[in-house]
Amino acid sequence: MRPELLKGHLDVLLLAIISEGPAHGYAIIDELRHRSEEAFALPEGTVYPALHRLEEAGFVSSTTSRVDGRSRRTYALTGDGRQALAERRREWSTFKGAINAVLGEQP
Amino acid sequence: MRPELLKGHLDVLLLAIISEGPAHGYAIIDELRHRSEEAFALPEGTVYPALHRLEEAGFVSSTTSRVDGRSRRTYALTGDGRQALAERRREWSTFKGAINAVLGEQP
DNA sequence: CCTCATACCTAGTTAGTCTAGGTATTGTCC
DNA sequence: GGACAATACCTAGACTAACTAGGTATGAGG
Repeated sequence: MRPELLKGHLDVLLLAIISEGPAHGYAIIDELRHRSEEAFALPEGTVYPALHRLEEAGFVSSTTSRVDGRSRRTYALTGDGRQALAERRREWSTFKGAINAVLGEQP
Repeated sequence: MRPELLKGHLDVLLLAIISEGPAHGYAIIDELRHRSEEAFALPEGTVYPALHRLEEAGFVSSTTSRVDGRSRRTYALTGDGRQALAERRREWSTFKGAINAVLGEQP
């Protein structure tokens, strides 16, 4: 799948996963790959900066810890993040409907 | 709707509309806006270059004419374009399914 | 010891949409 | 007649977000 397709859609995926419970970057990458059945096998260079942007925007907060000797940054959804997720879900719904309408597919 | 969302998805929309019969740029913009119920109200600066890329890629061919004193460039789908459209439709289907799977929505 | 998996990071590239301008014709309203 | 909207095309440069390709470090298995 061409990488451009994901542009602008990654945030809602990350927020959705984090909304189900705090998670760290590497685990989020795994989760994305599995749930999408390998469709979203994203490089770290895509996901880490995206998480940083979400934190910058105040949609997630992070805490660092050490697990089995490895440093780990765990993300949790903020109140603003929950709002943003709801809005991004609606946005996805609109986008999907609009594309389907143009392609003449049933919703 | 944020403009980034469209990235990589415009081609399939243009190919789908042109596949229903030859059309010119301005009419395609109108058609997109109406079918998507204003969700895709795209500026000319988005659509014209996209059509040029599709022609460059060999997916559409164009002929110029003059209608009511105005010059007009009409696009038609090529054989390669028909193949590309089929592939892009499958790609959209995969993408949509993958996002829905991550968001936990029913297809 | 070497490789793989885990776990984080960032600078620079790339690609595609948008902004903001341009040209030209026709029709409408005052 | 003059201003303006609608039709119809075009392009250079800005912007943004995902990717490439590198880096660091630990632990486990062969």
